[in-house]
Amino acid sequence: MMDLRFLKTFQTIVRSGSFQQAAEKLQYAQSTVTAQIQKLESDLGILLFDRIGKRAVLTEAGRMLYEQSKRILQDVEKLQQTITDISTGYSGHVRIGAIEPTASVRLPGLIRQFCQERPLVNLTLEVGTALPLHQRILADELDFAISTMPTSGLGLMFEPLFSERFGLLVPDDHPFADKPHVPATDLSYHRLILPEPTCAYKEMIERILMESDIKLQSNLQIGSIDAMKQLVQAKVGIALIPLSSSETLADGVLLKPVEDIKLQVSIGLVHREEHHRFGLAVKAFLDLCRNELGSASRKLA
Amino acid sequence: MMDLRFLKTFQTIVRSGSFQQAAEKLQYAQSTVTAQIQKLESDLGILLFDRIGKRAVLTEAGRMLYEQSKRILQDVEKLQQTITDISTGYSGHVRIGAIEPTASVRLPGLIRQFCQERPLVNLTLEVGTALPLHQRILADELDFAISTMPTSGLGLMFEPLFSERFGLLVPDDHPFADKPHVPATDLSYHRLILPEPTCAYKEMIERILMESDIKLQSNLQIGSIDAMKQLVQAKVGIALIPLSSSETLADGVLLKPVEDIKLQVSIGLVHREEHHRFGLAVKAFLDLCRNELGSASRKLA
DNA sequence: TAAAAATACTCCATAGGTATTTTAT
DNA sequence: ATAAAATACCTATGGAGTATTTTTA
Repeated sequence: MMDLRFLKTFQTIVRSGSFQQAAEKLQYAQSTVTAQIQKLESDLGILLFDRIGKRAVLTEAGRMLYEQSKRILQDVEKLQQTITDISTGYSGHVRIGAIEPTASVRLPGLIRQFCQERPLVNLTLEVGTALPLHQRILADELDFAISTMPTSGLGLMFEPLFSERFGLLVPDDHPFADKPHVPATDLSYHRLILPEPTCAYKEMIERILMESDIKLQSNLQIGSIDAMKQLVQAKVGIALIPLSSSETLADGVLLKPVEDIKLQVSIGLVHREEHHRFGLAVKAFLDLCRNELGSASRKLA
Repeated sequence: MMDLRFLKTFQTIVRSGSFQQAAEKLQYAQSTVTAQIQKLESDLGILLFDRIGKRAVLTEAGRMLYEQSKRILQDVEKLQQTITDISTGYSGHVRIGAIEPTASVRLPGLIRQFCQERPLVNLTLEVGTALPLHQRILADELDFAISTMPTSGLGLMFEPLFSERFGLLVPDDHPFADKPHVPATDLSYHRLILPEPTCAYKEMIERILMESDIKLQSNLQIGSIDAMKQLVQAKVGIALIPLSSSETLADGVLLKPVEDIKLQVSIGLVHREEHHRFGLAVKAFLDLCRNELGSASRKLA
C-alpha cells in the first residue's frame, strides 16, 4: 500500500521543482527523497520523473499521480483536522432523540444555543415515541434520548430531569371552561381522547385514572398532540395533554389543571450504562440538557 | 502521517464487526490488528472504539474516521488503477499540437480511430502556428506536435511525414479557371493573398516565389485559411493554399495546380530530443501518425 | 567546477509475528 | 468454558541518515 509520506514528498518535489528543495522543505536528507521516489516508482511499476540532466520533469504517469494525489492529501489533512476538532469538542456529531412535546417545546431553544456555541458540530434530533428511541440507543444509532423512563432490563440508564404535568384540554364553551380547575371525578362524564398505544403517556394516564377509579366514557386514540388539539377544537371530545403544550394552543380551546390526582410523568435522559466515552460534543449537549431542563432550573413550570 | 494500511484495517474492522474477522480477511495476526488500531488511536489522540466486553463499538471519532476514510481509500484505489492503466497504455493523457489544415483535415480521422481503441485516454489537441507549438513542447506542456520543421538550436527533433503541396485558389469566373494548370510566372499579374507572418507557410511561399523571381502585386495577409477562402470567393484576390484544404472548398472557387515551381513544404512530427520516456498511450498515437500520415501511406496525395 | 541526483552503507524504529494472559459471555 | 481482545516479547523489513560517486550544465 502506498505511503502517504511518499506522496507528500512527491508533491513537494513537483511544486518546488527539484529533489533537493523538497528535501529542505520537508527536513529530509536528499538521499531520502531519492529513495522515496524510487520506492514509489518501483511499487507503481512506472517512472514518475524523466531525469533530464539536473532537472526532474514529470512523466505522463507522474502528472496523473500529481493531479490525483493532490486531492487525497487534502482529504487526509481535512480528516486529521476533523479528528482534532472532535477531541476538543469543537466538531463532532451529536445524535439525540426526544419525545413530544419536549422536542418541539423545550428543545429548540437548547439547540439554537448549542449551534451558536459549536457551529461545526452536526446535530441530529429524532422525534418519536419512547420505546423506538430506546431501541435506537441500544443499536448505537443514538447517543441518548430525552423521554420517559425506559423499562428495566434493557440495560439503559435513566436520569430524571423534570416532571411533565398534564392538564385537561377543553373547548372554550365547554362546561369546564369557567371553573378554575377540574375535579378528577368529573372526567368520567365526558368523552376523553387518549394518545396512541405506543405512547408512554397513554399507559401513565390509564394507570392513574384506574387507580383513582375513574371510568372512561370512550377511548379515541390519537398519535399526535396537534391532532388532539384539532379534535378538541372541533368539539369531538376533551383530552389530557402535557401542560408544556400550552404554548402552542389553538384558538377556542383552554387548558385546565386537574384536581385531586397527580397526573404527571417523569421525563429525563436515557442512555447506555457504559456511557464513559461520550465525545466532548455529546457531553456538552448532555450538560446543557441537565442545566436547562433539570429540576434545578425553573424556567418551565 | 497516517498509514493507509491502518485505515484499511480500521475499515475492515468496522465492516466485519470484530478485530478477529478483520485479521482473517486481511491475513494478519489478531495482535497486529490490535496494535494497528492502538497506533492509530495514539497518533490521533482519541479512542476509535468503545471496548464493550467482546464487542468493539465505534465512538463518535471512530464514526467520523470511518466516513471520511472511506472516500480516501476509494480514491487511492482509483489512483492505483489509473497508474496501472497508464503503464499498459490503456489510460493516460496524450497532449499534441498541430497546424492547420492538418489539424482539421488529416487528424480527425486519426483521433476518432484512437478514441475507439483507447477510450480511457484523455487527448488534448492544440491548434496553432508552428513556433508557439514548439515552445509549448519545450515547456513540457505538449508531448509532440505535427508541424513544419522547427528552427535548429531549439533542441527539437523533426521527423518528416509528408509534403504539403500548394495550389492556387481562384474564383470560378477567373481567367485561370479554365486552364488545367497555372504557369508560375502568371502569378505576377494578380493580387495574391498571403498567410499571416507567424505562419510557417508564408515564409516558404515568399522564399519560393523569390527564388523563381516572381514579384507580388500585393500582400494581403490573412491568418485563417477559411478566411482566405471567403476572400477568394468574394473576388478580393487569389491565394496559395495547401491542396489538402480542397476537401472543404466553398462554392464558386477552384483549386488549381501550379506549374514549374515546387510549391511544397515538409510536415512532420516535432518532439524533444529526449523522448525516450513517452508513455505507451503517446507512443501509440505517435505510431498512428507515422502509419497513417507517413509518406509510405498514400491516402492523401 | 559546482550543483543536483544517484549510490553504497549503516542504523534503528517499528510493523508484524508467536505465545500468553485477561476479560466478558 | 469459550471466544475475543490485550499484552509481552521477538524478529526483520525498510525508512532515514552519512558519506561518496556520478552526471550535466
